[in-house]
Amino acid sequence: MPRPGRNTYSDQKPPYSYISLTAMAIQSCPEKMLPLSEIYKFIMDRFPYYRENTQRWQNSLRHNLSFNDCFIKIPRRPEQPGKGSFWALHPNCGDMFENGSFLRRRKRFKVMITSEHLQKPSDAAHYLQQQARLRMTALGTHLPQMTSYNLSVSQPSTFKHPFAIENIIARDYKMPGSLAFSTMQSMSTGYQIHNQLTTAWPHMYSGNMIDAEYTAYGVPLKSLSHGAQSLPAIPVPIKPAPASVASIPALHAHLPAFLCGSPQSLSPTSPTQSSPATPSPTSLLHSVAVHCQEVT
DNA sequence: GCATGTTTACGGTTAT
DNA sequence: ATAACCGTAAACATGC
Repeated sequence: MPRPGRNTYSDQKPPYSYISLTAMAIQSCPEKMLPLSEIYKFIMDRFPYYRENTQRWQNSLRHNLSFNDCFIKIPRRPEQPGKGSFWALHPNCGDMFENGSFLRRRKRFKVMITSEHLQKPSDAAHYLQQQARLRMTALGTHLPQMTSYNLSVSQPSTFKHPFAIENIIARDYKMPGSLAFSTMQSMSTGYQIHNQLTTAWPHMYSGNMIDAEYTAYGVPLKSLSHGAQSLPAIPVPIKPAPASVASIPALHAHLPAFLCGSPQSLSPTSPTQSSPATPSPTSLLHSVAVHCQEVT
């Protein structure tokens, strides 16, 4: 449960486990894979609590990355210079948080021997890297340097993964006249989200003060507890059919639906910008492609 | 030296 | 009550 006590929310520990936080970070970027440093950055940008005691929580986070099968280490390729490997979510770990709790998973994800594919982390890593390359190829660019993360803010499908960043913060971007992170200090915006938070965590959000940082997390609680949680977090089958890996190009069919972020409005430090609730796939792809060119 | 990554250990919390 | 999960600390290895 969230830790009550502090007067302000901004320095309060977020109600998410390290696994959740890491999953959020990974889900937030189009490639669905991030280096450790970017995971750190994502968390610190959004959760002021983690701007302190970095040694402590980062050690814990690294421990989680190594210890939990739901995270896969993906080696860098020669065209991807940088320190450390990329980290991705295992394709089969989509329903870890089926009960909607971000504090405690329903069960620990373990790589099952029963699956024909993606048994070994190396298999999944290869598979995921292929996916990332395909995504970038479809966008007319190559794998990014991970200088910034993007958020997929909407998609034609109604599915939103429980701890996908779409669910954590997307509602802010979907609001008419929605505000970007830098202006999430807005009390009017925060008020609506605050009401939801007080419903879920009354002991935590019962004060009059509305935390500007926390409002940015705007968790759509209904989707957390009643959504299609059993669906995959990423556009791949949870249990791929034998042919699925071989037919990876079929993922192109998912791209317009999935890579639909407006990255410029999603950077925590970017200026205020609203994004259309239902942008066309074409415009979405274009915006992503433009962004990818900017970061490369 | 530092960042990254792995592993073990232990105590607290939560679900069953 | 107990197992499972979580957070933390720490030791150690590796690569730059």
